[in-house]
Amino acid sequence: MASSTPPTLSTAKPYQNHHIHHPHPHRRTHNGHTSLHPPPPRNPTTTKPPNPIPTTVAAAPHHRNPNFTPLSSSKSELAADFSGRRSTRFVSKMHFGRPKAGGSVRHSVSAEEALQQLIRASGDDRLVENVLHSFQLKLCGSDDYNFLLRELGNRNEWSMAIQCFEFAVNRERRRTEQGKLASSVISVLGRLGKVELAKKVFETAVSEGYGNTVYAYSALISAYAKSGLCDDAIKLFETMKLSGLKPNLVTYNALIDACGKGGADFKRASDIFDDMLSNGFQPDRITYNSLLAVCSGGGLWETAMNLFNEMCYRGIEPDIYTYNTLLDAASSGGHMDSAFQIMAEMTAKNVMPNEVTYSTVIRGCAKSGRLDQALSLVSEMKYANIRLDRVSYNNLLAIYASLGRFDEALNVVKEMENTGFRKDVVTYNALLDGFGKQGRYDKVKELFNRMKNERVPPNLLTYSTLISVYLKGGLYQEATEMYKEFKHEGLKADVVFYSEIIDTLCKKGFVESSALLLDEMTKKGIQPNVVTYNSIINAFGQSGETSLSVDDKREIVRLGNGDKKVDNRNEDRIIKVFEQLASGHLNIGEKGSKEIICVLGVFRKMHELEIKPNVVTFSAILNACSRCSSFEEASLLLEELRLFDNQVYGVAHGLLMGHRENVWVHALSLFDEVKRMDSATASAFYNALTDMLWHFGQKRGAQMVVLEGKRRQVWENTWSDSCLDLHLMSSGAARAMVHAWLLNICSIVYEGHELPGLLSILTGWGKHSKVVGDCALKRAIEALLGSMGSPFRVATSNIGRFISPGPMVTAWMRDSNTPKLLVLEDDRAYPQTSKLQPIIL
DNA sequence: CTAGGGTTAG
Repeated sequence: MASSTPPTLSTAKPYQNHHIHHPHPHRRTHNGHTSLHPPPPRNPTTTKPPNPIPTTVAAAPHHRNPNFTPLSSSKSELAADFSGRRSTRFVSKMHFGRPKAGGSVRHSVSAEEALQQLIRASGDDRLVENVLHSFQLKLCGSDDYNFLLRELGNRNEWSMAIQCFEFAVNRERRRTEQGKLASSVISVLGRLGKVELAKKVFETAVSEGYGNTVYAYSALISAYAKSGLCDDAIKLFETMKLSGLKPNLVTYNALIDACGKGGADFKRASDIFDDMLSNGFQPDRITYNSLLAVCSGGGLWETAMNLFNEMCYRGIEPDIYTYNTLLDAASSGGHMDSAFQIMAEMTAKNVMPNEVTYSTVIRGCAKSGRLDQALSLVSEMKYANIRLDRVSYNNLLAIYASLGRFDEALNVVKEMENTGFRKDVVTYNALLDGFGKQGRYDKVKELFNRMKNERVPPNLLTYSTLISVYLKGGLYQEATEMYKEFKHEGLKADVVFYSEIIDTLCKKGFVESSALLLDEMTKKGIQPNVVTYNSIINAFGQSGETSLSVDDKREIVRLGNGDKKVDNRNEDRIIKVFEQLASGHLNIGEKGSKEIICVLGVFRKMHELEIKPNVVTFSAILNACSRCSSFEEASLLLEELRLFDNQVYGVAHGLLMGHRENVWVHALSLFDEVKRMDSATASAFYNALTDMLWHFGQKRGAQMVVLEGKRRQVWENTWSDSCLDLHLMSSGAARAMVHAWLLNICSIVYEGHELPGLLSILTGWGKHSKVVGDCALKRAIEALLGSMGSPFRVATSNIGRFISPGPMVTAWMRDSNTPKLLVLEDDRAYPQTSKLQPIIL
């Protein structure tokens, strides 16, 4: 493979993503409606956390401010490709059957009586028919029937609702009344997740001539939304326009809602928003709330904030939904400081936090490791007399279980049961996962049995959890049993189910088997996604005895390309693989050389399948680069990857080559994009990039990257004059950072200032080690500090901390050799720049 | 027409 070889990928336009020069990439016009300037530019170098609270809420409500763009395009495409959604699956977020409150009392007393009798007749179609007949004359018009439909829906009586609808519509002559009934039942079915039935009703209604209304269309769009079927919703919307119907505000809102629930890119939602504006509709609170939900689903915290400010600017008062959605965007992105600010703000504005608010923020705290804050929020919640509901309890016990704090988890379960909530499948899954991760297989088996005894049926997630727990623990017999039971129950595997198994097999070194499963899932019509591929790419970047042999890698690429000869239609490869594992007949890939062409093959395959790589892919690739046998191989790999995405790989390649002066401006734009992402995503990016640079001796480049990350607050609270916190950093990033920090200390000393009494460097346990006590980061830092002859020593009280008295550091700094040791250089620089030029901090 | 929960990559 030579770098001069043209890419075999004809469709890939080299440098196609080269949009980083545009001074205003966001600006555009839309259908002649000249829009607006981007929101006031934020200074990317600001060190202050962004203030989510609008500074000016003054303003004329419906007055268009020409300086304010609907955020719509305030986002370039990189982040969309690269942000890495929290989940690649959305259906799990569906909460069907949320009751709909009735509006004004327009129905008659008879309707209430009819409802009672219907409920009693539930399950018996003839009885239901009789009740309907007996009330036929007493019920007046669509108001009464709509009441019935809605209430039946609230009781999950969808079948009766359909029966009731058919009864009513057959006895109604007026088209408009028939249309109202249809919209009503479509909406009811949609809320219950019966989208196919809703569609059937809609189609019948259209063909019978009473369904061609904006209400029926909106109701079905909303039904699609609730099932996450964003594409169908948009298609229906187009059909509606073609048939000459004009959408109204509710239609637009439902459509934007569909984008959020269906996990669409923000771009799609903002296009709809623009379309809505250009058709003369003013967005209302629900429009903004729905748009905010799109942001929170897509991890777009800054966009969410801009939207929030924009809606305030337009004079739309945020309500509890607005705040809770905004909090979700902040919390899920790890911006907990902002989340607390928002909570304080909403209280001050008298929008009181409720159980949704709390469970959102508590979850965010737990996710970002702020356990204390999570628990104190629970107390605060109880103190404020907000009762924990099912979600809050499950949330809380999952936090304990995931930390292995089982007594506390089980106490929460008790409290939950005392409050009147039975354990549900979510409760059990959390407990199983927690015990499983700690290797408490006895408890896992016991819990699983209890679950069945209590008639809580295990679901896909239960089995998926159990199978991977057993696989990870090497209990292959049990894993096989679970899989057989799973199939016996008639449950359907999905992409997550396969991905988890594939990942586990890769991590254990059974790469050939995971390639078999990759092939099988595709044959079953389950498309692998970016997560599936990232697991595989990660296997290339992993070190140690489980790394792949060349044959393994070839196997992956071959299977990935779909040229599998064997056709075994009815064979279940999962069982085959598990049984082989159980009998010990599978080989672990031997430690072998790194064949970079294989990584490239997998990457190409992703491209062919139109699976967008994200920042985790990038990290995985960079880790693979770091394991290349030579600098040349790594640079070749990046060179090739530039053909897919020059912005990302061009920067990585340029920095690796030492083309710093030319590349840095591009790097800064890339960092700007990364800054839009949630903190975990952003830090992973910086960690991977720095690691690779450090690995190949481009240490000054690594240091520049790390300082840029620090400036942008990628790692929270990284340093002060007395303490350097490295616990969120990879080992390359951490080492580059140690140099930078010590240089800063050095300049303090040489400026004649006194150092603090005690200086410390925190490594924690090392973020990248899932093994407690592994301390890879700590060891790397220990070696570095030792090699420089520094006075830092491991603290006796905390082995993840290095300390030194200030005066000893001062003395060390005054040693004429020390400053030289601290300055980093690149091994390669093109063009050769003057060496030993100290970094300006 | 609008808010929070459990699974996969790092």
